[in-house]
Parts: sequence; structure tokens; C-alpha cells
Amino acid sequence: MSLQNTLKALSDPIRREILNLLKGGRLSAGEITGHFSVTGAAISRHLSLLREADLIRDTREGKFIFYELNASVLEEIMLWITDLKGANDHAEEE
Amino acid sequence: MSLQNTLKALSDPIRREILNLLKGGRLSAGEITGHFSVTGAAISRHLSLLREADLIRDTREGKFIFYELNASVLEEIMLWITDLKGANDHAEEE
DNA sequence: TTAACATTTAACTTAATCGTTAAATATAAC
DNA sequence: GTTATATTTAACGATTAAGTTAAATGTTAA
Repeated sequence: MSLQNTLKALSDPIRREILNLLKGGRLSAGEITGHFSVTGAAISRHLSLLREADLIRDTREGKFIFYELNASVLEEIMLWITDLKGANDHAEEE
Repeated sequence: MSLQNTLKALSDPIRREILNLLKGGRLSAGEITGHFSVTGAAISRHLSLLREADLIRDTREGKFIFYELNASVLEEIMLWITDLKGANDHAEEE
């Protein structure tokens, strides 16, 4: 169920861009929203999906909620792909 | 556009399972269909999406169409994830 | 305790996705 | 050439996804 959640979360370009933004450090929901041309409500839903996939973590500080990247769950995708590529690389050698 | 296509293709469990099946070698559309409890038409559409994402290649041989894995496009995802994880790993060290 | 700000949740609309059945296409076999 | 087999494409219905606006929640500050 976890790999499914992760890949689903990554299949949307806005959500991927949010992750890219968070590479530079934690940002509040409002700061994230500022980077896109959709409403805060829409971004909030994207953030919630990313959180459910455990790709981000959130901390409230006063009236702000800060989001930060948690890329460790991507390890599972790396393993899955490595497995798949392994089989393929072998085939390409023939 | 390519990363988007690839991740979209990978976001469906049946399509991922098709790729897993093809790890073991080429299979005809019918053989692939046999592994699932959906119709051949549904599998055909999944195969077409995987082909558009260049994750598989097809060759007709007589009345069969054989599909084989092309995992090389997954490299792009690996790079994207590595980039993301790199930023995150650094943060975790602090 | 009211007003303002930051964010989420709810209700709704539209578009995309996935499945089905039926028809079309391509090849092989009789 | 007609029939059978393998696969795809078309047309349709159901479900999910993504966006919007409006209302709700949580926090700070007057």
C-alpha cells in the first residue's frame, strides 16, 4: 500500500514541484501556495496527500504550519526500480 | 513531459505488475492478460500506456504481439529521486 | 472577546481514469 | 475465401482526482 501511495503522490506535477521547493528547506503552506497559480485550498489538499504518503512532515508554529521534505520513503521506489532495471540490464547485455 | 508520463504509468498497480511479469522475459498480450482478472481490452489499454511511456516495447510475431520490458527510462526517475534524497540526506546529517 | 490572519475542510463541478461490452483489425488455418 | 484466434479500438458508465468558492478551525493580537 505504501509504494502505491508514494507513486500516486508523485504522479502529479504540482506535488513534485512542492517537493522540489522543499529541497531548499522548510516552507509554510502560504509560502508554498505563493509559488503556484492555484488556490490555497488546492495546495492544502496536495500537501495532505503528500503527508499521507509520508513524503513531507508538518509542524505548526504559531499561526503557520511549516512543511519539510521527508525523502526517506523514496528508498522503496529506488529498490523497486533497481530490481526492475537489474532484470533489464541483464537482458541488454545479451 | 517524459517524467510525467513515466510516473503516471507507474502509478497503477496493474501496470506495475505487468512490468514485474516482464522481468521474467517477453510475453504475449494474451499471456499477460492471463495473469489478471480484468478483460483483455483493459490490459490492452494498460499496455498502450506503458508503451507510450516507453517502459515496454512490442513486436508482432504472427498473430501474437510480444511485449518486453524497457527499464532504461526509469533512469530519469532515479536521477530525480537521487537529487531529492540528496537534499534530504544532508538535512538529516545536521 | 473581537478582529485578523493562516490554513484546512466541505460542497460542488469538471475532467480524467479504469473497467465493461461490442465492433474493428490483423494474421493464420482450414 | 471463410472461419478462428489474438489483439486493439470505440462507446459508454462508474469512480476517482483536481480545481473552485465558501465555511470552519486554530492562533495571534488589538
